[in-house]
This record gives sequence, structure tokens and C-alpha cells, in this order.
Amino acid sequence: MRLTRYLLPVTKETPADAQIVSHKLMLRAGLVRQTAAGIYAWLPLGLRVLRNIEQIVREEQDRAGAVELLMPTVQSADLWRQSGRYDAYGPEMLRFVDRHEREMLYGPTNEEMITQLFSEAARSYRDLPRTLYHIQWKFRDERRPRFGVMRGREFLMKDAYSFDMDEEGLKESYEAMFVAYLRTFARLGLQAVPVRAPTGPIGGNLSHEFHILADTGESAVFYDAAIEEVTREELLSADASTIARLTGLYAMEEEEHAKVTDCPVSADRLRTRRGIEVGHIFAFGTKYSDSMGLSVQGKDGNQVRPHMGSYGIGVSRLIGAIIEASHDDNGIIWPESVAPFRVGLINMRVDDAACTEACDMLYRELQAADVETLYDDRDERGGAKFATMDVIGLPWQLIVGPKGLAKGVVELKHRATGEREELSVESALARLTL
RNA sequence: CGGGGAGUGGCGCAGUCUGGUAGCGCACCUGGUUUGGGACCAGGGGGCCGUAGGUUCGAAUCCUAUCUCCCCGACCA
Repeated sequence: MRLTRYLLPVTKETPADAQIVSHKLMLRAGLVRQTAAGIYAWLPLGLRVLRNIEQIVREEQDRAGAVELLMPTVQSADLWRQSGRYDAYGPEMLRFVDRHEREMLYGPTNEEMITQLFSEAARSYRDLPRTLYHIQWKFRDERRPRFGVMRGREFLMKDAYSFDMDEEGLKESYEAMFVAYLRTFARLGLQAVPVRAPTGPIGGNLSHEFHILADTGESAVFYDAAIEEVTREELLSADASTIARLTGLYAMEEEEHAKVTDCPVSADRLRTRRGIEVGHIFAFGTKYSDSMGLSVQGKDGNQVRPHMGSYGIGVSRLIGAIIEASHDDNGIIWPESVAPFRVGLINMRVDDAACTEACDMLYRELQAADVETLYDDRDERGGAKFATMDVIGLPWQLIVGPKGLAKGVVELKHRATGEREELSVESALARLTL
């Protein structure tokens, strides 16, 4: 993409509304614009990141055997009355009426709808187990939106729902999602800590929250230092034994930790950091199959209430979390897996024929090799271009100037480390098109 | 929802107390000089001062109402 054809409103100054670093950088780098409290428009660069995250989440859901569908954002109040949650949900739910005075709502989650859909489609034990998911916008009318997209009212979420014949099956579905989450966060370049979530009023249920460690997290997490020693490779090849090992390690949210009288971790091994909750998995049994009247016929001919679980990942929130975990004074540092472009091609002098010719050629070659490239072909000074590339955080900057070309070299800069290397045009291309 | 703060060119702000018809920096446009870390000089464009009502000869400024946004707290992917 040529920058002269793109929409990338980067700013030098930080808008006054933004408080935390990820919010500031998202605005400065031209990723989003706020349109109302907790509601954001996604600009081209931000949308690319959102799509990349979404795709990784999707691939790992698919790999775990979940099946994608798409449910609507607008739901009817009647559906929620069946589960009893219409009244229970409170003012966080955005409610409105249509022209026929029918009560509607903008969905904050989809347990009711998926349960109804599934009950219409599933008849027998042969239709189970199934795990269904979708990636869709949700709305929760937060009392106080803040922290940019990390605590917005409108947000993109992956939510999955599993249906099993019994508790044992549910446990397997739960573990499959657990593995998917470990892989997903590892692929996103994040270190996620699974925290045993406090069991709610239902009691005895299985639930884990996944927290990204970052200084600006909303809550403190206490955990065994051994969790930090789990390698990325281990997470990418996670299986049941990985779960057993991880869940065997101590990790608690602040409030829960405070209740612990006898912490199993020695003081020198106990770590505490702030955490951003980016995922939550929950096995809740027959709560919704009961209330929504979901049953299937078992092998013995009797009707059986499926056991369900739900599994969320905050896709839009992850963008904020990734930036919180990966930035420096100059701007964002995208992990390669989610970067909006892999390479930023900097033409130092667009009025220099040789320089522009070399850049145009590099741009064509990179495109031909399917290397996502943002080509800064603006008539700007080098300094401004460097600053732009740094703030938007593309993994690689390919810097082409008359001086280097005279020596037959271009410069390749790694955003994360700041390392620069002078290479011939050919070897720079070879490096980037691997 | 309780407590606090703010709405003035695209962004960041001053002006409001002490009414007199809007200003600075950045950004933007034109010309020139520049060109490897957000250049310089000169010229220029852009604002019903959140909205509505009121007071006044006159309102960004005073009064009333209202909307919006931000921050701190209790809840949440």
C-alpha cells in the first residue's frame, strides 16, 4: 500500500482524552477514532490488526474442532425472558423498541440464542458433542467506559459454546478450548496467565480467566514464578498435560489471593503483576439447557439435558492489551503475527530519481512475494518518515536513500530491537521474502 | 450511579474572574531554500466559541436549562 493513497492520520500530539499508553498510541498511530463514549471507529490500519487477531483466533478455534457461525447483534427481549436474564441483566444491557413496539436489545452475549438455535437443530446424542462459535460485535452499556478499546461499550468478541452429553464430555470440551487459548495467546506474541476464576453462585463449576501481564492491567495477579518459565514452544504445542501443569501452578487474582491463608508458593517464588483479562472460559453445566428447554434423546431413549460451557476472547480488547505489553517511547511494537503490515518501505527522497526507482522496484518485488508492505512515498523529510514508522510499529523498516544507494546498499531496521543492517538490495529482498 | 473536571479552527491550548465582536503552537495550502530522526523563511485558508433560552446597546465571557466528553470509586471480554 502506498502511503500517498492510504488513510493514516498519525499525530505528534496526544489527544487529551487518552490516559493510558495503549489508548494514546492507538490514537496517535491512526488506528481508531472515538465516536462516542466507549465506541470507536476502526481506521484502515487498526482494522488490519483487528482482522489479523480475529484470524488467529479463528484458526485456533477451528483447530480445536469448533464450528463457526454468525449470530445477529440485535436480539429479542422474549428470548432473554425465557432464561430469566432479561430482568437479571440490569442496565448494562442496551434495550430499545422497534417500530412495532417490540422490545429488542443489542446483544451483550449469546448463550440464550445459541441454546435456542442448537435445540432446534439437535435431536439426538448423535448430534453431540458440538462446539459452536462466532466472532461478533457486542454491546455492554458500561457504567464507565475507559482505557480506550480495552473497556469500550461496543467490542468485538469471540464467543464459543459447547454442548456435551455429560459432565465428563464437558470437561473434554473445556480442555480443548483451554488448549486453543494457550495457543492463541502464544501466537499473538503474548504471555497469558490462566487464573482460576472464583466460582460464582452456581458453585463447583470450572472457570478460568486468562490475563495478559502488563503494568497497566486492571487487576493484580499473584502467581508462581514457574509460570513465567513456560516457553512459547510449550504453549504452541500445548495438550492436556500442559493444562494439568499450568493449572497446578498457583495463580490468583488479588481479591482471591487475599483470602488465601496458606499460600503454597514460597515468598521468593511468588510474583505479582497487573493483568488484563483477555479471555474467560466457563463450564456451567445445564443452566441454559434447563432454562431454554434444550434436550436431546440419549442412547437409552431418554431425554438428556446437555452440559454446556462458554468461552470468550475479547478480540478488540486484545489490541489494547498487545500494545500495553509491547511498545516503547517511540510507539507501538507489533508482534509479527498481528502487525498491520510486515514491512515499512521508506523512500528517503522521492525527488531523487534513482531512489524512487529503487523503492518502486522493491515495492513491486515485495508485493509479488506477498509481503505486506506499507510504502512511504510521501514527499516528506526522512525524520518525519522515521517517526511515522516508529509510532505505527511495523516489524521491519526498509530504508532507501540516495547515500546508501550510491554505495549499493539499503538499510533494514528491526523495530523491536532497533538493530540496523546495511544490505544490498537483493539480500534485503531475500531477507524479507523468506 | 456518587464525587471531581472540561467543551473555543483537524489536534493541543490561551482568552471567561474584570462583557466591546477571537488568539497561540502543531497540522493544512502556496512559493522558495532545504533533505538520514518530526526543517527554515515568506505568504495564506479554515472557528454560528457544545446546544437552547435569557440579561445587555453589545455575550466565548454574566444567568438558566440541556447535551456531550474525561478523570477517581463500586462492577465487567
